[in-house]
Formats: sequence, structure tokens, C-alpha cells
Amino acid sequence: MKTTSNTETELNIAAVERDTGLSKDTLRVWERRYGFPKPKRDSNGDRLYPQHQVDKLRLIRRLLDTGQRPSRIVSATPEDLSAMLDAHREQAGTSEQQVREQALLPLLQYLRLHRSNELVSGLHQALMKQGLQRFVIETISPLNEAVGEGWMQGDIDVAEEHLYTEQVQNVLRSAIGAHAASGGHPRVLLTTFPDEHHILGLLMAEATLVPEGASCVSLGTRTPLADIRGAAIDGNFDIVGLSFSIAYPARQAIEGLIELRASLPEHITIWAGGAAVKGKQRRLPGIRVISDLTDTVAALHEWRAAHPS
Amino acid sequence: MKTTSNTETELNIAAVERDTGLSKDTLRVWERRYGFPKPKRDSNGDRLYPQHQVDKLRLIRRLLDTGQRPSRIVSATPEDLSAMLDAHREQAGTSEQQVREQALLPLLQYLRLHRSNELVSGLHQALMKQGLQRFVIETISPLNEAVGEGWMQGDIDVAEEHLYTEQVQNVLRSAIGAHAASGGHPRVLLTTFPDEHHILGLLMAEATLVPEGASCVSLGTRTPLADIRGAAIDGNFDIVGLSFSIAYPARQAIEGLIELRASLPEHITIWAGGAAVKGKQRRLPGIRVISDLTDTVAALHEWRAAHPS
DNA sequence: TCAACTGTTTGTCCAAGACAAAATGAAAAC
DNA sequence: GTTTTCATTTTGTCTTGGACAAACAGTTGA
Repeated sequence: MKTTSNTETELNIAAVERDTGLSKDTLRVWERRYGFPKPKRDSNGDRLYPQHQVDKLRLIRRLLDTGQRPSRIVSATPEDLSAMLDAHREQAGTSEQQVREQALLPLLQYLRLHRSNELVSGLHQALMKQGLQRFVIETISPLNEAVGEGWMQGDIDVAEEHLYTEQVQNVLRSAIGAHAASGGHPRVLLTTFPDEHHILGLLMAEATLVPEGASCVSLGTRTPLADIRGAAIDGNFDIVGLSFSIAYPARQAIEGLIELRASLPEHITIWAGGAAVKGKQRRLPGIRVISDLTDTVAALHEWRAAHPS
Repeated sequence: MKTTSNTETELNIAAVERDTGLSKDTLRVWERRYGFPKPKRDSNGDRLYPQHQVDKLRLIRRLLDTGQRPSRIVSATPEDLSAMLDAHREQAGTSEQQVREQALLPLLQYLRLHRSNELVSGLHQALMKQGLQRFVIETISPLNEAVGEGWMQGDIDVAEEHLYTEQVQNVLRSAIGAHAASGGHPRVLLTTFPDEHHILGLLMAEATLVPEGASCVSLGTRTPLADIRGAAIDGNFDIVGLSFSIAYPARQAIEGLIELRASLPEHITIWAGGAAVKGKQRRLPGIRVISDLTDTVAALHEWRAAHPS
């Protein structure tokens, strides 16, 4: 609890939970079982995590998402972890993506050089050229991945990541607002669970749905479950769309979604998208798991086929 | 951990945390100290909260936001709690504000009725009529206060407050983007400290500065101090603007600002605005405290007077 | 090839204690 | 009369070590 005044790069357990998405309980039990992380202690005996341990934890989380198990990787060296990530990267066949990134390289460069003006005009140009849907799918989505990747590897710092998020938000919100399609069907309510801060996933979903004539209402991030339920019913929505970033604990996502499913009337469809729920369709009966942005459009067509007005 | 199969209206502690926003630790310590909530237990001894206890917890949370203290209200009866809410409601009616609200009443009504389309067009209309600066000062700012008030009194729920924030954000971001003034002076970096989630203050500041020809770059909310410093220096900014909502602990704001002042070179001006720092100018040497939105413009003119290019 | 069984791994929950930060209220100083 | 300072509660978050169900991995048998 006590904050250290000397070194700014040591985080308490709550901050690490925020930064890594690993719960306090998990952090403590890993320390007990695997000997890592091994934080320092402040004068009160409270844990203080050095920055490099937090970085390693993020790396570990990433590997967990690829199917590795904690006992195998928590006590491994950072070098081994990087090697594992690289191995997985090879396997996933990102060659196609590498090509696409060619076109994105200038945008990434602008970001790294803090040239926000150029970044904005570059984004606008791409938007004009591709149209909203293609812009989101072919530019923003891979750019997100590249930025996330860069952040993991330390090429991109917090301020740059924030700047990126802000500018993309500006562009997307303006573009969505310009469509101004009211009265369309279905009516879609978009939001995230309370611990999810990332909004780009929501905006990207909205940006792919609005051009299809759907009527979207976004509540932004961090809406408590009970309020999602209330808003969905009161607002007479057909679909509730939830977004989960890669940082969101998959377990929490699944539990929350099952609870939400149980609390909503059957005629309201639930869509769940994002890295944390990818491939979890089997564990989420009654919920449509959206595998990627193009799948959003597919899900919309499915809904319309099943609900001829 | 074990989920009950019979009654769906009993939640485990993680679900209650999600629904109420009260941490597991807090729920346990309240039970120990005040005897409420008093959940049932499943076969494994894990807590199972009946729905009515969760409802009461949400009521309690609302009262906490009005300034009540847990020891006074946690063990009170639901009737007493309702009475307290009513009492607070009576007290809060400010006459001057009532007048202003006359013009804003339609907008508030749209929000309460979840008529997001009408809300958006109402906001756009006001923006067109008043221009960006006056729109922010005369419409958005008092509307914010009215929404905050309504939230305290329970007239406006979480979902409505989120909806409001989203729509205002859309309008402001579009309007700011439309100005597209690059290369102006001074260069202003806008953001908030890590625990501050509220973004409207930042956007309102940006919306008053951009029409004056300043060049604003926003990092959004929740930027760590070290990264603010880095971005300000690397980006060659003249001014760093911080926003603090009424919910931000004043003490933390002051401490953080003093630290930031010490870590930034003297030639970079710091502006601090928002309810949490209002009237704290005396305790913040070397920092320009912005008392309200009109003062933002005044501060800009001051800076220009002191820095003839 | 798939289903059922078995042992291991893993995340979440529990209890009761501790302590710093925040809030309160009273006394002192401007 | 207003603000500052100090002492006393209150309150949220952190601690340890133990427990157990759900998820997983591996093997056996149909």
C-alpha cells in the first residue's frame, strides 16, 4: 500500500494486476509455487514488483494465450520465453501479414517519431481510399496488432500507445458519426465488462456494423453487468455486443458472459468478440463468438436471416 | 468456486464484485466488521450472495458516493437507506442551476428516455448554433454538472451516464478534428494521471484551446507520470495540461503535480484544471491552476503575452 | 477414432491479522 | 472568521498458508 518515493519503476500488486491482467491471487500463488515473480518488499512487507519482472509477466501471459501452461514457463528465463514466442509466431504463418504491414510502415514510423499530424492525415487518407469497413479491417486491425507487438517488445512506449489510441479514436468516431444511420435494424448495444479499458475493439465493431445499416449504441467501456442487462432490456435491443482485449482474463470473460446470458431474455442475442474469447465458442452456449472483424458482418447476416421482419 | 445449479439468483463473490464494483476484500471485511452482507455458503464454504443483498449493496454504493460513511450505512435497514437518499435529494436542489437547466432540459430528457438519436442531434444543433467554444462552456459544462447531480440522486443510472459520455465524446472529437489546426502555438500536451478515468474534462479543454489556434495533442486518460514527462520533453511541448475530475483525491493530485513540476524543465508550463484542484493554487507553486473553462482561454493569453515569438 | 477413467495442474476462495491512507473533529494560529 | 495543524477514528488493501473444484493431460479400453 505504501508508495515508494524513490524509484518510480516498482509497482505494487494492484498495479501489476492492472498492467498484466493476472489476479492478485494468481500472482501470489505463482510466487509460492514456482518462485516467480519474486518481488521486493516495502517497509510494510508489501510486494513491490520491479519493472523487468512485470515485463516478463506480460510475456508469460502472452504465451499462456498460445496454449502453454504456467508450470512450464513461469520459471523459464526471458530468453527462452522470447524463443517460444518466436516459435509460435513462425507457426502462425504471419507472412501474409508482413506484406500488409509494408503499407502500414509509414504510419508506424509517424507514431514512433511522435508526428501526430502526419499520423492523422495518413489515417484519413487510408480511410478515404478504402472506405470505413475496409479501413478498419485492413488498416486499423493489423496496425493494432503491430502496435501491441511493438509495445510487448518495448519498441513502443506508453505515451506512444496512448497517442495512437487517441488518434484512431478520433478518426473512427468522426467516421461513425458521419454515417448517422438511425432507425436501422438490428439494434445493437455495444460495451465492455468493468475491468476492460480498451475501447478500440468496440469502435472497430461499430465501424463495421454501421455501414451495414445496423443501429448501434455504444456505452463505452467498463459497464457493470447489471447495468448492461438493464440497458439492453429498457432500450429494446436485439443484440448485445461485448469486446474483450487480449489483456482480459479469459476465465473472467467466460464467467461473466455465462452470467449475462442467464440474466437476459432469450430473444436478445449476445455477441462476444476479441482475443480473450477467441476459440471459446464451445464453452459459451447461447452466445455467438465473433472470431474477427469480418466475422462481425457474417454474424449480422446470420441474425438477419434468422429474423425476417 | 462451485457454482450452484438450483437457484440462479445467488451470486458468488466474484460476480458480486463485478456487479457492485466493491472488491472481494471489501465485501469480506464489511461482513466481518458490520455484519453485512451476510451471504449463504455453498457446500464448499464459499459465499453465495442472495439477490436482495446485492441490491442493497448497490444502494449502499450510491450512498457512499454522496459522502456517507460505511459504518453508518452498511448495517442500516433498506428503509433507512432510501430515506437517506431522499434526504440528499432534497438538499441538492440549487436554484441558479435550475434556471440554466431550462435550456438543457430537453437534452436531459432525451438522455433519461434513452433517445440517443435525439440527444445527438440536439447536441449537434447546439454546437452549430453556439460554435465550439460557447457550446462547451454554455452547454456541455452545465450539462455535465446536471448529469453528475442526477447520478448522485439516482435519477440517472450507470448506463445513462455512459451513454451521455460516449455521445458527448463523439460530438467533441468530431468538432475538434474538423478544426485540424496543425503548426499553431503554443504546443499543448493534454492527459490525466493514472487513476483518473474521466476524459470529458480533457476534451472540453482541447475544444476551447483549438479554436484559439493552439496545437493540442491528447494522450487520453491514465498516463503514468514518467511517461508524461518523457512525452512532454521528446515532443517539444510548451505546456502540459492535466485534468482532474471531482472524484479524484485532491491530495494525490497535489502530490503528483508537485512531483511532475520538479521533473520537468522550467520552460515547460504546467496547467492543472478540474474540481479536484480548484482553489489549490496556493499549494501549487510553479503551476497554473485553471479555475474553469473560460480561464483556459485566459491562461492561453497569459502564456502568449509572456512568450512573444 | 473416440470415450471413459485417473492423476496432476491451476485459479479462486477462505480466515484473521496488520497497517497506511483518508476522513473526522478539535484545538490553535492567522 | 477562516484556515492550518494535530490526534483519533475509520476504512480499504495487503499479508500468510491452507483448501478444493474445475480444467487439463495422459492412459486405457471399446
